[in-house]
Amino acid sequence: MSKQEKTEVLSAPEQPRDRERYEAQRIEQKWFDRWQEQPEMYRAEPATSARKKYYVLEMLPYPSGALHMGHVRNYSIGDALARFMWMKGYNVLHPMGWDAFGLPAENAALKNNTPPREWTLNNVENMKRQMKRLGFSYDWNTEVTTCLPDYYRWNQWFFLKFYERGLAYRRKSKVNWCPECATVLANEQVVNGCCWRHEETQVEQRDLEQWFFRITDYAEELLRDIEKLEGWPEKVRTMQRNWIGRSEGAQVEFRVADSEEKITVFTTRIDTIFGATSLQLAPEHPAVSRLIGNDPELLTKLDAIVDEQRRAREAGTIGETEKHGFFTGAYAINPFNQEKLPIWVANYILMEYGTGAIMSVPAHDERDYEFAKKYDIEIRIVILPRRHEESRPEEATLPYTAMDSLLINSSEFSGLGNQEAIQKMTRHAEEKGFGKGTVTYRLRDWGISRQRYWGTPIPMLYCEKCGIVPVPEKDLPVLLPDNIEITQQGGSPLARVPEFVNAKCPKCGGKARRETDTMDTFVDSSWYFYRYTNAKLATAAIDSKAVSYWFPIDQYIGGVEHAILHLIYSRFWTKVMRDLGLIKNSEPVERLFTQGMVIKNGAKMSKSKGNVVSPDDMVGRYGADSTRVYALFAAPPDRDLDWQENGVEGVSRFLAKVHRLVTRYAALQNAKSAAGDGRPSGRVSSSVARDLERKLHQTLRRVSTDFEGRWHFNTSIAAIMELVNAISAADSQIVSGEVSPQQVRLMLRDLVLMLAPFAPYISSELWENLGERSQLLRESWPKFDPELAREEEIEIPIQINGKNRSRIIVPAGLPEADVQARALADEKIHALLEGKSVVKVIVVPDKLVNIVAR
RNA sequence: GCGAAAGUGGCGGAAUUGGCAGACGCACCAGACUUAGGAUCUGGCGGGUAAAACCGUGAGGGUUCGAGUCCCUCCUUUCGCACCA
Repeated sequence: MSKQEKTEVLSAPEQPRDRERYEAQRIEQKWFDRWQEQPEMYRAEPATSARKKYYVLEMLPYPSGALHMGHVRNYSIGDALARFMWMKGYNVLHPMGWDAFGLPAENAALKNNTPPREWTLNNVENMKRQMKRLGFSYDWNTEVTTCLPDYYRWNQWFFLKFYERGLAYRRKSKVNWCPECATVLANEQVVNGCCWRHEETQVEQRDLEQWFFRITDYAEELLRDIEKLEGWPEKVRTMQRNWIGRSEGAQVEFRVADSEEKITVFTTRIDTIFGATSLQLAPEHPAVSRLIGNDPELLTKLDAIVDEQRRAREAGTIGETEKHGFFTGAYAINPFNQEKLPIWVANYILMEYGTGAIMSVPAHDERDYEFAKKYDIEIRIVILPRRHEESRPEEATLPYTAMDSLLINSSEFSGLGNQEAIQKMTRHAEEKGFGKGTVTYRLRDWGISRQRYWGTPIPMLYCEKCGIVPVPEKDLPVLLPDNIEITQQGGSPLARVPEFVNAKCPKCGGKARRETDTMDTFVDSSWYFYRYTNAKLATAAIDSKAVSYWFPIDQYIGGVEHAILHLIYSRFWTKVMRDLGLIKNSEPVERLFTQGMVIKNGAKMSKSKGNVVSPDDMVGRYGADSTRVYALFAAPPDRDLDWQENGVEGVSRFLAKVHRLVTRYAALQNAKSAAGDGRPSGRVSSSVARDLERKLHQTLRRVSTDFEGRWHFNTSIAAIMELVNAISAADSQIVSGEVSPQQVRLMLRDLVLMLAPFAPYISSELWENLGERSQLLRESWPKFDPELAREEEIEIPIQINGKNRSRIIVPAGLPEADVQARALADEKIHALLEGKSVVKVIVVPDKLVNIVAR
């Protein structure tokens, strides 16, 4: 049976013209149906495979209801890469899952009276349908849904392991509380001091008992290992460094005069301690109340500062408020010189950083300077620039903070360079027992308790006799009850389910109360990518063997908004898993890529702006291929992308052109081979044929190097468009047979192969039209031949004094001297140089000639 | 305030190392084919000119035979951090 006959069996009685028409919906539906019948198609080989592995991962979405364009862009990048790596012969793991716990499900439940579970799983179904329709090559056998017990039970298991190691602990802490929602809010859900859902409602700070993970134990390693993350964007590495915020310094203990009280300050500049002229405490510092006693005036002032700080913190304006404070009436003794320093309370001191107390050195710290100026506190200069004879700091140059300076007025330390002084003075403090060198981090322990329903129950019990008791491993999972009424009442919803709350103590058998808080959803996403490697494993959280084959993740792709939280938690979790002996790697992700946002009319897509473009709409109108190709073509993937619908239309026209060409020439060839005509000569003969061959190999080169290097898929696609334009321009030579049918065929094959990572539907269709029956995904990526890609003749400009004056055509690689001779011999140039003297001729081989003349 | 990235036609963007600025696409204009066109094909398309010259990559300086690209000063936009002691 000839190929032509086959085609006709498949697509019934069509006219040739019709067959060339690109019907995206029909083609996509056809392949969609076929792919549905092959669920194993995107399945990776098992971890025992000898093939080189490649793990490409896109950040799993929250099942909010429907995909948005940001998702489509993210997954189009990942899918192009996954398909490319498959074609390069790698064993590719390309999974997808759902970050399915979280507050929106509860809000939706309130609004529509749908249980969170049902709402979430419906959304999952819909979004999975969208992903499949878009043709993303996910292996759905490894799907992970975090709200299902077979996943979250391992969150609970990890929690127990953390608890055993002292990495999970409970303490009282401040939380954001929305009185309207009657729940705790995450920091991200507080917008300008108000609840994100109730924009009029001020968020309150409440003290609650909370569970924490001791991420600060890993602060040092998390910081150090950032150096190893060479495949991460520098921006993300910097953000993580700042977030951890390591600073080296010393703690110094000050006695309070006429009291038992001692106040420890943290400073990075112990070298300036002789310049300290007061102590400043955070308003919430525990010593404050003891120092001011019940002086009503001071108490009022204190309350005002506490209040002000809280509001500034909520509004995000902390740092902008004018500095002020009050004198407590008490004095502290500087342990270095026994001087009495007044103790103040100041609004610019934060309880959560360092020790919540500082020594104030107005001469050498901007903030202290501002404060001292306001309250007329003494300003004492104790360091000077090294060449201080010439530049003794005047009042106007204060505060003077340079690290390269000399100490003065500092007793026996005077004359030391300040680096040396820091060391000596720290040692002095240690020897005398009133201080020590120490390191402080900005990073706080990770508070994971949420007073919400839709999350992983924390597997802990409170026994009247035994206190805090972990749920035994064998009793996991602690199931989230289904039959719960979501209301706006206060407290954890689970606390209102007696069957859940009331339990037996596993230690003494007595009455116990279950923990009713659930875990932060960032717990779910901290380790999900390990689960993908053996998602159905029932006996353990992860399959260590599979993990050691697949990890680290070769390429992780997602939005930059996760640069800190998700990615730092994931790194932390990995290190803990390593210390638990579960895995060998210390970092989860080898290379990270952060794609730009999708915007429309210059603004981020949002419902309130009314500029949302729905993927379903795009797919319905132009097809998945056009939507995907446009998402990659409109901008380089790391930059923001401005969505323009007629751009999608342009891409669709391009695909239609490809479809027309390939289908037409495939039919032509079939006709020729049926007629025994057009047997290839094997050699490319005509110049048009040679030009096409060169263009093909240049295109292959550009697309291949873009995949391996810069990921500028916009230029890859532009290159393919150029190739298609070139083929189309050679139409008459192709039809006439001047370009051999064999060459045309090979060229079309390569064209389709190059398009395959970007536009899987049309590529599969055209592959079939070319008479191929193999699975496109497993075809090997075409190699380019540098010899064939080489230009033979190059047109180069000739400049006189940097201005283009003529052009000549020279053979590629012509020696400089010959190029120069030809340039000078050029008629136009010759005429223009009349009466001038040539000073110098610069020849850039294969690029240009510049004649410097006077 | 600190840090990072970016600024190129009417628009999205190209120019990987200092070497023809504006690839590719959109929009627009003219034409061809057509009963029809939101299909397809051909040509044009930074400003300027009859054509040239000339001008042109946020602004101003500099280095160089040559600068979108390197250096200095400044402006604008976006993002991140922000009383971190």
